[in-house]
Amino acid sequence: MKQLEKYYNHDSVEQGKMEFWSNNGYFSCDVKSKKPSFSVVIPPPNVTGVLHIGHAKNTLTIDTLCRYKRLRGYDVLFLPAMDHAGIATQAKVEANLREQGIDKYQLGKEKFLDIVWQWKEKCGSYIHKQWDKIGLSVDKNMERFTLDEKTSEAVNLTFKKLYDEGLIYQGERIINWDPKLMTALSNIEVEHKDIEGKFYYFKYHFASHPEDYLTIATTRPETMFGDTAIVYNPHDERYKKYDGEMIINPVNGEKIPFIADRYVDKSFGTGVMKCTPAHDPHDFEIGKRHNLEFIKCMNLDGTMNERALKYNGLDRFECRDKLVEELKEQGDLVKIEDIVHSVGHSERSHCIIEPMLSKQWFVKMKPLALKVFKLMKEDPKAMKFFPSRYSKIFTRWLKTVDDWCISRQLWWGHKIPVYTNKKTGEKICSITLLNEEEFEQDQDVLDTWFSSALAPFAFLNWPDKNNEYYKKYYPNSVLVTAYDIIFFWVARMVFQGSYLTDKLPFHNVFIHGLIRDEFGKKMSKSSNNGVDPIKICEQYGVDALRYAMANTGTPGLDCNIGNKTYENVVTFLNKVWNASRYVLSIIPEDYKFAEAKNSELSFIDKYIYHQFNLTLSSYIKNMDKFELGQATKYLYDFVYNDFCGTYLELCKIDLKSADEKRRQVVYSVLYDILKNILIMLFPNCPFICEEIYWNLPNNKKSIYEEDYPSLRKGKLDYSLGSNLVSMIRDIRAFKTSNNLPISAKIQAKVYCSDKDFNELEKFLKFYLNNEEIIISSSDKNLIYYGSFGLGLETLASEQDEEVILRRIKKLEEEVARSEKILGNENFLKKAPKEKIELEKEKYLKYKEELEKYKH
RNA sequence: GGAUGUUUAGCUCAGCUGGGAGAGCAUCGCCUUUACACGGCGGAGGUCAGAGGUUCGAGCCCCCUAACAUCCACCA
Repeated sequence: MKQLEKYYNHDSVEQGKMEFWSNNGYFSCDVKSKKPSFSVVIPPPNVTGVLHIGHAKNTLTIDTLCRYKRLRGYDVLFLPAMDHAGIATQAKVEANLREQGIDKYQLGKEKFLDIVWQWKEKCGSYIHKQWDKIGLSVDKNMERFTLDEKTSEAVNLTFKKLYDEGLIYQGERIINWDPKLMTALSNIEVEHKDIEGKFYYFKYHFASHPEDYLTIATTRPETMFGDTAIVYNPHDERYKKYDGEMIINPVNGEKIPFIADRYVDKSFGTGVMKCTPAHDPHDFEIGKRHNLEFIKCMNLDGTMNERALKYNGLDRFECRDKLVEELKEQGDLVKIEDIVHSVGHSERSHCIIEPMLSKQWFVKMKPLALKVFKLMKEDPKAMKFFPSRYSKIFTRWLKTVDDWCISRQLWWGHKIPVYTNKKTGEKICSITLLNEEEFEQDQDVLDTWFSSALAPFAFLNWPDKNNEYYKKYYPNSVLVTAYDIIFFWVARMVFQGSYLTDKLPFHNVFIHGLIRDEFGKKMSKSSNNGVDPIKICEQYGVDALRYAMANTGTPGLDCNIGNKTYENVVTFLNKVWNASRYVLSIIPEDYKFAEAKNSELSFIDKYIYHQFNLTLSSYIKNMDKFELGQATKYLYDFVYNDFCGTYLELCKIDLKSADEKRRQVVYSVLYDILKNILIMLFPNCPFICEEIYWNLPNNKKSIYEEDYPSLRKGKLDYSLGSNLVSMIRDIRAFKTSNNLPISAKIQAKVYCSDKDFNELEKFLKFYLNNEEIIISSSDKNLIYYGSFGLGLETLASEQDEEVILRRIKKLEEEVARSEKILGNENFLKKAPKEKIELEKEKYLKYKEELEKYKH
């Protein structure tokens, strides 16, 4: 008899397990193995700090899938990686330096990058610790970093291929400029937020007859220093007469032309707008159409430049206020309106984006998107989304995607592999470094997502397409990620993958939601409701965290998790622990499992095996479609209700009077079911399961060595078992409704076959707490369970008629319901045959039971 | 402006080919029973957002409406 501690203690259970599994190679992929493969690349966390609860949700979902697949006999590659996260990391390190009073420009690029690498090492090793803490079964030998040598090669090669094929170009465009981080951003790095702003109306006087003026509205008066035209709609009769006149810009007295362009909306504002081609994408297009001058009036840090005259050097928003004041004094301010309008903010620095003319590198997206559509059309099942609706969201985005601005004015990242010949000015794209004397490399780096988009194959040693890892593990089996990153990452992996490898990069895309707090509030620094997964581990244990993360919520939807969730899981784990403790206490210490034949099983054994079969098939069905929560719910119910609530309790009674032969059968069922529960629960809660497993007599080295459970074969007649379960419930309810203690002695009469009586006798005696059971004739005062009739009365009082009446009423309702359905001709005509049969069966069953109450 | 989701018990949510409304927590009552008081047992609690339609049959399918949420686009 083995002894477990009385309570599940997560600290001692977790001790040393990760090391054990890892040292025994359970986390390693085996590229030579003939087993089917299952491969996942971790969504690489940024090397910016500690992992948060969202990472935990994501990685633990993956880990649960990986552990499940290993048990199911797959060769699993769970590839760990980290992302250099250009903007985020550089911003973080800069902020750290600023705190110490150090400016990055004083340091210089090289020294600054040294510091970033040190930061990366520190941060990376902390992430490793966290991965280990939450039990991620990643294959450490396969770990990659987006800035490592091999990935950098892949990045350069990708750039060159796109460049050579004309899919990358450099051009002057209006881009999203982040004045705080001083870099360009791509469109999706800009968040549009509705904010309260003002609409300023100014007078623009005509040069030739200054007493007349046009009223023009703007939300950004400071850009007036960059105005190079005033525009109206060519069909607007109100303004046609002024066409070609010169207008005086009230901020600097410059004369600018009055021109017509189709872009202007006659009905908006005054129907006349100012045109600032260097600070607005639409104005830029107008400027190109009319050959206007492109005048920037701001510096890269968001201050005004010399064009703004006396405001030179002033912050753009300060300039706005002062300029409005000046124009008001000048008499050119007509009015100010309050409006709510949408303004672009930097996703990283949260400051307001300045649209600005700038020379940047772009990827042409159309041809890449077309390639993706081609592959998806060729084989619509090649890449499946779970839930499927995300497929639509994904393709719609791909259809409307703009060219991708990939250059960033940062130091930390992959340098753009384009060189300018110092003498000739000729541009060359080169994978290898060119000598510095002759060539100057482009100073910008690539958008972080340019490299992470290569993850599914570059991390498998692409571009070497013949290497065994790429051949075996690409395309990846599944990509697991939250929906907030579909456009940033998923879409880009898909088009880079399609373009470079001719394949969609994964077979399945599993999208999960975000974690919110227990009140459904988004977690954020400002509301201070963030949760550190490590703290949860310390408080509730890793298994509780894992279980909560992988199982709570529905795929694709956000879920709320609070302490209650973890407490609930701990309760369940304690249940598993104690049930196991009990089983181990009754099975002999040297027990050797020998499967009992179906013919040896008693009706309660058949019942539990039947329930087990239902559970296993539902579990597998749901796991295989990424319904982890649904799958585990079946397992939870089985463990809690069927195994602990029913079977163990019945076993206690059974074993009291069991002979040696029967004992052996019970041991075998207990051992078998418990072991199967541990294996099935293992992907969710590996620590506690392995710990209990190690305490099973004659176990193997690890659960990983076990075969996955299979359905118990043969006919399992469970009806008597399920009838007994109903009887027990009714006996208990009877006691409650009669205000009797659970230990009350109940008198009962039964009407049944001898065989059923022999089987049920000891259980009934136990729950009735009465050694005498009266055999009765068929009697309307009995409650029937199938053909088994049971009548209850306390020794002190009369038979409770109400219980019987309630039962009769229920049966009558059932019969009436069946009669109604079966009396419906259309039902008989149109419903499927099985449904009709099922209904008929029920009808007969209830009818028969009801008859018994009428003698 | 466009799209997608959500609306089921007091709370948080399941409900997976259309065929008898479920869980956890909270609540009420009983029980220290030899695996577990981190427990057991039992009870109460729901016009499945509203309206219409399809169907023999709708929480589930279709249409409309409302509220909330998210994403995309955006007129100066």
